[in-house]
Amino acid sequence: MDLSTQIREKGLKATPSRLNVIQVLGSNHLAYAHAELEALFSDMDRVTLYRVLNDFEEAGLVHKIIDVDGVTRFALCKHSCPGAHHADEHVHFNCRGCHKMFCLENVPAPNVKIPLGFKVSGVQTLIYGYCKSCSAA
Amino acid sequence: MDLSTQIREKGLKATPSRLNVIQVLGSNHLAYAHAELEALFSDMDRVTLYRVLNDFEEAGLVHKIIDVDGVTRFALCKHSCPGAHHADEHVHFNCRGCHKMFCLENVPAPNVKIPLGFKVSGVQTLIYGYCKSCSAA
DNA sequence: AATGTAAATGCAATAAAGTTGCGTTTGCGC
DNA sequence: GCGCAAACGCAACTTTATTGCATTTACATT
Ligand SMILES: [Mn+2]
Ligand SMILES: [Mn+2]
Ligand SMILES: [Zn+2]
Ligand SMILES: [Zn+2]
Repeated sequence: MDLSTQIREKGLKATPSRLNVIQVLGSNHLAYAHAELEALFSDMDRVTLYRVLNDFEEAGLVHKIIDVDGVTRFALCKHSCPGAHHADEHVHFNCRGCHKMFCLENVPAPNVKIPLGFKVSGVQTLIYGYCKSCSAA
Repeated sequence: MDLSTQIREKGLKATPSRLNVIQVLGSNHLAYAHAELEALFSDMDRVTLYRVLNDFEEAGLVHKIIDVDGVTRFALCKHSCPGAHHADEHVHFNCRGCHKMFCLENVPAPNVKIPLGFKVSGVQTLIYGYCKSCSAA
């Protein structure tokens, strides 16, 4: 199924801005920061980019994660998530060299035993260190 | 050992601002946001508060964590960490009701098996859900 | 106890990140 | 093609964090 259809299926219009963004996000398993996408699409207004990302997240097309430096990042949901409820529980890896954020789709979040009284909704596992290219250098 | 001494042992001066902050952080196992502390010490300049927290973190007196909403929070290191290298690998719980962030000092971070090529420095495990008081209500 | 000095503070300015309002444009169902 | 809700662009504003600099203060030394 092509990108335009994927967007329309979520009740959103397939605009050029949206197509550009979703194409980049789909090109790998990385989570992108607003600033990075802004640099990539210099002709797109920054507010539009904020709105595209928010709309995508609410539609369940992308998920939001905050990296070790507190930077908000967005990555494509591989299995489409129903609405804003992201069943996305995989592990993320944040490189301290290049600052790339990798979605490790195949690594499930470990489940953790926590004290009584706490009601768990979900777990975020964020691993940091150095990616392959950065450990080589 | 008293708070002033603890601060001085890290090569910092035991000022009133610092004593106030460290006293609050030591009063429980919660991680505080800048805004919360600012409200608590209305007479302290906000820049001073930023600097107090940064200095404490670099000294290894507190550790920084980012909550599920991207808000930066600080909590006292129970076992003093050597310099800025925080050996602090416990799990944190973030309540979606009251937004409190609990340091679960006794819950060690699970270790996760990740793909080859990645060099792991550390793991951040952030659990979110509802705390005892918030699940009751 | 007084003094010297590096460290810490307060204030103003600046920067970065995100939000809101509103008039104009455009995707797309008809 | 037409109509209209949705999306966009631009300006203004807010929140969070950083930087520079003059003044004050903790504390080691006399
Ligand atoms: Mn992901
Ligand atoms: Mn903690
Ligand atoms: Zn890297
Ligand atoms: Zn709560």
